[in-house]
Amino acid sequence: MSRYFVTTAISYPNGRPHIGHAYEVIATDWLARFARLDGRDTYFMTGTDEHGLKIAQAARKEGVTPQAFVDAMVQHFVAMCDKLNISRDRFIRTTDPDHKQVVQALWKKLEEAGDIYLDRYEGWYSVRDEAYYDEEDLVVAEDGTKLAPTGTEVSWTVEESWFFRLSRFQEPLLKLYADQPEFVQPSNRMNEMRAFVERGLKDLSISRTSFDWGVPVPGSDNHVMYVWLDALTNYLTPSGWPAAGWEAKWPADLHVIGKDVVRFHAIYWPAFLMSAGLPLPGKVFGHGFVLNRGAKMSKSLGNIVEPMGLADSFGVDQLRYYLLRAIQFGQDGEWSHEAIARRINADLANDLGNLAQRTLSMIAKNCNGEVPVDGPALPEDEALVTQVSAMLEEARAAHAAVRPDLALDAIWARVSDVNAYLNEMAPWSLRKTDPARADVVLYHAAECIRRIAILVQPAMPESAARLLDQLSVAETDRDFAAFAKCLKPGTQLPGPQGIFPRWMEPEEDAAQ
RNA sequence: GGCGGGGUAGCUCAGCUGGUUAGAGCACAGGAUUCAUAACCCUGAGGCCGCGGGUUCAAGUCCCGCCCCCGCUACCA
Repeated sequence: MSRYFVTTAISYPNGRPHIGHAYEVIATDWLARFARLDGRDTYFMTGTDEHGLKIAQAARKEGVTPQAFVDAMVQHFVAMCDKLNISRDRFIRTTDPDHKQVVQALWKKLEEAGDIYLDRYEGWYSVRDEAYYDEEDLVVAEDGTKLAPTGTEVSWTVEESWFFRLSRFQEPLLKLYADQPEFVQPSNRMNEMRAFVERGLKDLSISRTSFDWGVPVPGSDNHVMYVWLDALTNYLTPSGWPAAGWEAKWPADLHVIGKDVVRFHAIYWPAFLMSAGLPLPGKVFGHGFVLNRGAKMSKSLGNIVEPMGLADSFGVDQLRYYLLRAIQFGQDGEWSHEAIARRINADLANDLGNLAQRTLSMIAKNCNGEVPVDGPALPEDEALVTQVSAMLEEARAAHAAVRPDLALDAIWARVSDVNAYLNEMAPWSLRKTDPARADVVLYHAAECIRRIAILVQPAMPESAARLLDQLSVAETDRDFAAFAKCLKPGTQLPGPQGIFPRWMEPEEDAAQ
């Protein structure tokens, strides 16, 4: 059985989750659910990156310990996953004990490989911010002192730091990109990474002594590991490496990440793994951002979109569907109230919802509420089934390409086909002239809806399950292996119930 | 500044190595219909294909110049 290990980036919980977090985890959930339904041995991980200066500072501001701070904040991320029906196999936290062990083991391995050495890190440091700043970001005050962008004073500081010999990996990385041009997707990101590496790589400072909220460096107690070495290693943690049997859960097939962290995943992470002699992940996919009416979300603009409330007002599946369908995966996309409302009505209520409703209610009224009798199929019936069947391979191709939007495009094209088929066949008229033929038409429509519902599951698990319930499809016949396993005539159906209600603005609702 | 991508219907986008009247979805208008969630189905309107030159029998598609937008350009993640 082919394995599919997919991850999201781990979120930095210095604030509550916003729609960007929801987007990434929903898209990755789609990938994981799809793989599971396709019979693959799937492992899906998401989680939180809990160390580092910003967490320590945020905790201090609230007067709590960093651990207490993250324990509280992580709740919101877990709650979001629960709310959004995220089928993760593990929610990893970088404060988990097994993670710390793996990171320290990896450190030792890099050290053994001769890729870690002690040196000094120099830069403009702000004691107040506990952070280094680039020369070009500094502003000079009237009295000539240099200030950080935050307005605090900086001074040239030299700090002892461990370094990773990233420079050694320039050629190996370029070879990786040449051998596996799809290692980084979309391709424009690959080009950016290649250009970055071609410019030359400097060694990477991978420890800090200026704060202590992190994983201690083995044998160097005053150092904590620098964020990215700690964070990236989360992907390796569930394998239990270097303990025996780690090969069962490493390497990952796919890291789904935001476009802002592509460099860390496409350059640093493979370099660390190469140094340790470990296999590399199959692919890194950098998705775009969800923009609020075209504007980037930020705390200062006060336009951050919060996912939990959206799931409450529009529905979890509706929110999932919108994010997966309306945004081309890999590009930036737009969020707006109007846009999701349009999608809900056009795609879910009018197209799929209405298709199911009209078909199932005709069956309920005219076929004793049973799957109608199939009969001799006309070319039109066969053409429809052929079209609808092709959808599975189209969806698989979209999954392989990490494009949930394309999979849904393909599925909805079929929804439209089935609606057109019904209009053309007009079973409501046939009922009066040729009832047996009307049954055959309804049978084919219902069968197509079953197939569509099976493929809709990764995007909208709850709604698809309700639809399959209404078709009396057994729980065990809902994976892709059952795709071609047709409805049995005579099966009792529970009777139609609307699955995708139209979206009405609350004030309209109240007025009626 | 350097490197890369892009500017096509109101909106989001397809248009591969140049070749019949430039396409899709949504939104809009009309028609048909009434099985269905005022839905579905059909038809239509809507486009100096960023601007200006050039190559060619023929350019959204190639070449040159210009304008505008976006991404990357290492230690906050």
